[in-house]
Amino acid sequence: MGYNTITMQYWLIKNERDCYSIDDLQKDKKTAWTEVRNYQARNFLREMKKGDGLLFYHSNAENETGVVGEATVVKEAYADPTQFDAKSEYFDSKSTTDDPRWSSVDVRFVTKYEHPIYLSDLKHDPFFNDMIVTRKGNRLSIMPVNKKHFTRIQKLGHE
DNA sequence: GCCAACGTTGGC
DNA sequence: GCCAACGTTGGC
Repeated sequence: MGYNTITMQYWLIKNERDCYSIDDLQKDKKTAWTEVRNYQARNFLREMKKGDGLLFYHSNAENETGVVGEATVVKEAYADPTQFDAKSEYFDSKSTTDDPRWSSVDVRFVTKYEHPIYLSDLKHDPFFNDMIVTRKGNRLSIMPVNKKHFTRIQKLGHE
């Protein structure tokens, strides 16, 4: 994959495995990352640039919780359509089309790791100590990742 | 603007 | 299924 490693940013995007997994993304090739309803996560979504590297993380996956692959940003932030859909569970009556409260990006599948890096692996390796995802009680679903962490995880994933 | 109550996330 | 952590809501 032709990443532009000079300017790109790195992020971790979290999803419940049983809700939308890396296998689903591989099948779909591309998907709209919608339904984010947390302001901090939304702000990170809005900072994403086309071509940024995304670690795809499965939460609530029993002993398989962790980073399972990579995706990349193919469309930068736009208004999340689900906030205007009265039938959606994610409908937000206080959001207006003039000033949408929630954002989405489009992401494309890059790779599924041969060897997923589980949360327990990240917690046991001091190298990953300062990752946001290893912090106790962390509930953010979108978070920035350092290049050194991204690169190491990428390497471990393919080993 | 404080903070108690409540709801949700997510690891275990 | 439990529960700690934490975000959000709403009364004051």
